[in-house]
Amino acid sequence: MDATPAPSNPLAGASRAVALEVLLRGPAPRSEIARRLGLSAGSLTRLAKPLIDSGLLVEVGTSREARTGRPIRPLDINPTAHHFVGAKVTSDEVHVVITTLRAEVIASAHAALPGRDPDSVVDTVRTLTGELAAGGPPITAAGVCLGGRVAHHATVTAAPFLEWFEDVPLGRLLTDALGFPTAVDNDLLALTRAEHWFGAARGHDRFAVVTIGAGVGYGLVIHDTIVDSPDAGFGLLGHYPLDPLGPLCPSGHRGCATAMLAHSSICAAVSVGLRRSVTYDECLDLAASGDRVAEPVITAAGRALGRLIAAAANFTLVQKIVLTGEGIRLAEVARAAVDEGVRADRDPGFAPLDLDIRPSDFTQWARGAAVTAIQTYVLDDAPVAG
Amino acid sequence: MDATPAPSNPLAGASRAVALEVLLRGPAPRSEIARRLGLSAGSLTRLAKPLIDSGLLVEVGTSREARTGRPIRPLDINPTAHHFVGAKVTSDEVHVVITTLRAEVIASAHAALPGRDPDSVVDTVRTLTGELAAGGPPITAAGVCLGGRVAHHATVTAAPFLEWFEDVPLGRLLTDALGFPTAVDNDLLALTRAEHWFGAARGHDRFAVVTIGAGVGYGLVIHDTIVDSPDAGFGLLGHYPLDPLGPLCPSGHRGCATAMLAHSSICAAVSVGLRRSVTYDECLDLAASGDRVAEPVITAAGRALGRLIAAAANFTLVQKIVLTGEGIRLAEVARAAVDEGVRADRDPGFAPLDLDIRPSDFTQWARGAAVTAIQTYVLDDAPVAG
DNA sequence: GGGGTTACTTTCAGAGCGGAAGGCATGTCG
DNA sequence: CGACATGCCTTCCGCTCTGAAAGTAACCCC
Repeated sequence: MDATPAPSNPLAGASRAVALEVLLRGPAPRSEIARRLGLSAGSLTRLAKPLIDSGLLVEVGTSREARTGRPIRPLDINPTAHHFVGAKVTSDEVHVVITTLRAEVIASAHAALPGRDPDSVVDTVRTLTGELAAGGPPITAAGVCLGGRVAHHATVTAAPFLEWFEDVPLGRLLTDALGFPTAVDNDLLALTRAEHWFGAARGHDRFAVVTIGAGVGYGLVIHDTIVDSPDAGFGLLGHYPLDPLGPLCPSGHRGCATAMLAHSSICAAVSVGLRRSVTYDECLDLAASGDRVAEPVITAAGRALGRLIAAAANFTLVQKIVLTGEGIRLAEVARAAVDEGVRADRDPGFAPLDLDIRPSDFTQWARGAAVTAIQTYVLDDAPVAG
Repeated sequence: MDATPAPSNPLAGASRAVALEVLLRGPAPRSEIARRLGLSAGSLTRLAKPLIDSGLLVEVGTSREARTGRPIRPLDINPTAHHFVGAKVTSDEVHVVITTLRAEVIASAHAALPGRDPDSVVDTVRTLTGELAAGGPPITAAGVCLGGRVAHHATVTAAPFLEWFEDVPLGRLLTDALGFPTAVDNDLLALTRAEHWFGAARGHDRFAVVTIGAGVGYGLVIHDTIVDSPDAGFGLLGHYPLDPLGPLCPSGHRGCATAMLAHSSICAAVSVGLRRSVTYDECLDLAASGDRVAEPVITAAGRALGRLIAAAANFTLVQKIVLTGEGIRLAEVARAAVDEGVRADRDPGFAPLDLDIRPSDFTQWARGAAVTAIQTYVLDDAPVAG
């Protein structure tokens, strides 16, 4: 009846469309929402009523744009109507965040993983979630992401970095352990979902995400829907050839994306030249200051990244690419080389590429997992479209 | 009232869905169609009635599959309910076909282009269409495709091979000249549409088309919808780098797709080696018989093609690629090299690639244009989805 | 030729929609 | 300061489309 966010969960049909429109495109007056969805004003009143009653939508302060007539009463999502847990599992740590319905992070924590077995993962996620959620608002659903293959948002079918080579029903295990529905997702798909709904690519129906860090990651959204497949988010571009004269990667590919861009590759190349061990950030600092060893390595990496981006844009016809990941500083330090690489492989007659460079940390990955949970909750079925 | 294919054109909503389902997925009993579309049997009876009355759908002979119960009466499209014109314009010729609603070619013709100005194109298309359509069934709509940029299926914004560098309202000109609605499309998009609805990729919701011939062409369907953009079908892959040690293309790119795969590049490479001018087919014949000059050229081309295919699959996550174009014999002669190129750039852990090699001639391109017309007619709005 | 089985059709009530008319909260002007 | 204009939203009503259920049709088998 009042503020209680009643479990009016089975959002369906037009009601869901209204909620999604407001969630994804921000507050808007009823008339505007009706226009966008192709509905009449009367229908919108009817549809919005129960959503407002349930606490999911709220009327926000009247806008003073029109100077005459009855003032508009924009509708907005009440982002605190629901809260979600997101978790990113790496080979040795778990990062957990609590977010609102708009994927705003309101709390985060992380802890070392005591082991790589499923029980260790489940226990660590449960402990961190318990600490963060204690005393706070109730949690509606959770999402967990990791670098591996995931089937049906439930079963991890391969996660080499955890040495999981057989099916692990992580979704079921976590749903049981946490007490609310938990979706599992590939980490790159989760991050791509977050950029799609609430991040740099908000409002775009076609874009790619490229991440650099320990490896090179890739996610794709076409026609407002993420492109999923058994191979999605699982190293499709890792050995993409970029420089025929480049160094070798551990698998023996010369000048592949991993050999040119992975943290370990860059550190190794600079360390060998300097005859001492250097960190990734040192490599970038040295390159920025014009070091004779680091600078060409970073420039070559930047150029390779640019060529990778150009190839992605050429093959997928996207005009926007979101560039992120822990190693993203490379794109800033070597921005000129990145642009040169793009120019080398992208015909100047084509539409210009919108390159969006975003900082990243593990919180972003955990937030991505929360967005998987949000999508699963809002769309009810498999999280797919936007 | 009876066989007259009444202009019940404004197919909308569920009616359109029924017609599309039958058109694209062949004859099926009402119950099966209802199940696929998520409709009740009652609704299907109601929806099918007017479609049958208008002559668009027909009941085909009962199938004797079930041995008990009332026999099923499958519904099928009446492919001759409508006829379409498709035309492909090259730099010196126009190819025209007449097709049924299922894009079956029932007549074709071609003629030289007397000039490259818009009037020459319009006149030639009109003359050929008049000859083919005379005395035959009435034409519902036409489609014209060419290698260039096309906006809104109406205006050619760039067609370098015709030396058109300013907007040409070809759609309007042809609609006026022919007397029925005419859609204009990029040739690669048109061919991709044909493969999507009525060709090798029928039933697939994600695939790429790669053509080899005078150049290298590319089309993409994701989520059952063709990927369109101002750059689509317009040489996005033409200068994609494939072999760092390859020959130069006319634009100065070493080992790019054009340099490795275009007819002129292959003929030039073999001709230079043999000290005499050879045709494309001669090159392939020589290579097949183990010629010392032609064989390595063709093998390198095949390998480059394989690498191009692998890259397309990696970036777009498609599992099916349709390979066609006038130069397709290359893929047959050098099939082993193509497969080797795919293996080189495609991780064996990924889903296997379904490579579909299809013969091609100019009739296929004209048929593609007819499919653009069919899609425009059936979908009413911009031809987009399937 | 009657019973069994399955495919399709008819009937009917309910859900959801758009359009029209009215209510409401403001700004504006006499 | 009150009537009016304006534009947003709500209420109401009839229409259309739908699924569920009951009814009919067409075949096979015995």
